[in-house]
Amino acid sequence: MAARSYGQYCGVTTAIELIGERWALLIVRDLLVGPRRYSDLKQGLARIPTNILSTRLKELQAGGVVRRAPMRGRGLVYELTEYGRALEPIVLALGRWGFQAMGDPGEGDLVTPDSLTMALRTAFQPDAARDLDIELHVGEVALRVTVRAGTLGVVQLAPAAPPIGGRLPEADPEAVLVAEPGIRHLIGGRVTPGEALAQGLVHVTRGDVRILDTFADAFRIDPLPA
Amino acid sequence: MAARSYGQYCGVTTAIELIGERWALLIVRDLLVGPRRYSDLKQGLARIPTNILSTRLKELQAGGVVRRAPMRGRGLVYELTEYGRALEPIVLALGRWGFQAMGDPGEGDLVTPDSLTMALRTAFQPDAARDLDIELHVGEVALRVTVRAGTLGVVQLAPAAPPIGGRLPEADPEAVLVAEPGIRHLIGGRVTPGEALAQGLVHVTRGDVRILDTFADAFRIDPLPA
DNA sequence: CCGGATCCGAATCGATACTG
DNA sequence: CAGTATCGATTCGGATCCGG
Repeated sequence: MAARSYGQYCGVTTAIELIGERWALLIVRDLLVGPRRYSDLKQGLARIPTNILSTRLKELQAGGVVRRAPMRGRGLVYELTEYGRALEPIVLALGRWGFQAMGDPGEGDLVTPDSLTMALRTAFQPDAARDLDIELHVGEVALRVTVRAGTLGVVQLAPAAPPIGGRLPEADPEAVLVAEPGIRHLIGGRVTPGEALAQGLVHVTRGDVRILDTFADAFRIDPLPA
Repeated sequence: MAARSYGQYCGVTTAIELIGERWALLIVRDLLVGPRRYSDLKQGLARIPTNILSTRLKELQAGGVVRRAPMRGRGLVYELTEYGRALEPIVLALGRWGFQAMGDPGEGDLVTPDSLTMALRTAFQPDAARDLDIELHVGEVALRVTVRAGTLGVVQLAPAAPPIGGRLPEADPEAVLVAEPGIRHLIGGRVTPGEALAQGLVHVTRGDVRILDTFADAFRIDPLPA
């Protein structure tokens, strides 16, 4: 038995031995958005030591979670295997669960394009969402967020948009939203769209402010709904 | 910012900082079965160092996941808070995901009453399950497993049954099943009940062998159904 | 026996530098 | 761009010890 094994024969234990090491699930989170190069991952996980990223990618490959693939043109990307993609509902559920415990950001805490993309997926309510096409800014990150027929689309605009991630809509967005960290109180249903505006948690810098109602219906994490 | 923080403002990151440390989620797994004393946890997680158990319990309390409570009579138990119990669907989903990657047990790998109880919950199919009342043995572990009206009940018989866990049915079980690790191929749908019997993956030491059909319908983990 | 605390060697992680 | 090498700082694991 490996020295660092948990020594149990159990599905949960097996899962944790595959994706429980430090940073591993954040790598999976970013790869759920799309294939990424080594340097994309390194940038998206700003504080990961490069040797740890290297080690984790090897472990995730050995575990059948991640695969190396040649990128069209040249270079190579890491992408999730089918088995790795099966983690999506788990990562989304963990994001919802963790959302409940989020306070204000610590100094130095970053929001990255991939983490914000996954946060939107985490909160997305396919049944309640009406059509929507906005530009969303959080700190330096800018995303084009669309909802069409209950399907969420996210395209990363800045910074350093990777070539992968879908195609931009032709038309201009309906509105441009600039969100502060306090936006989580709107997602969490603890303030109304009107209150969020009044408290400066979010600004609508272009378009009709009533877009916030549509936004709040589409993205929602209610307290403890399993 | 804490030195060991991931430095990101994101729900997944927050979740991992709460329950991502080594052993933490296995403590949660065992507490999902019921409140446990310090020594129960130490026995159920045989290879955990006592200082790590102590440290994790403090961290989980600080994170609002676990709470200390006085035990009826005297002594004390650890139990999940409401927030901690909200991890149940996540732990079950992780167990299903990890199940797909389970091979044969390494030497020294243990099956504990709590891990087997959670494994049964992981695989339980409420919609397909017909009524059932059996005794299930895996190694040293013995459980009384009942299904009544689509609801799963598990009572731990051995070894060292804790006082918590529900009440034994009055009558004798319909059958006694003795399972080997290969039982996972039955749960995984890779062999039929008849094949499982023929290959010695499971033995019916009392009662009608046809109980295995009922068992196989009630406990099932299909490959990659998200 | 219960519920830990303490100590110490081994392994891992984090930060930085360096290379094909 | 995609990592490897190195090394000090932390954490983990195993054992022992202690107060009730």
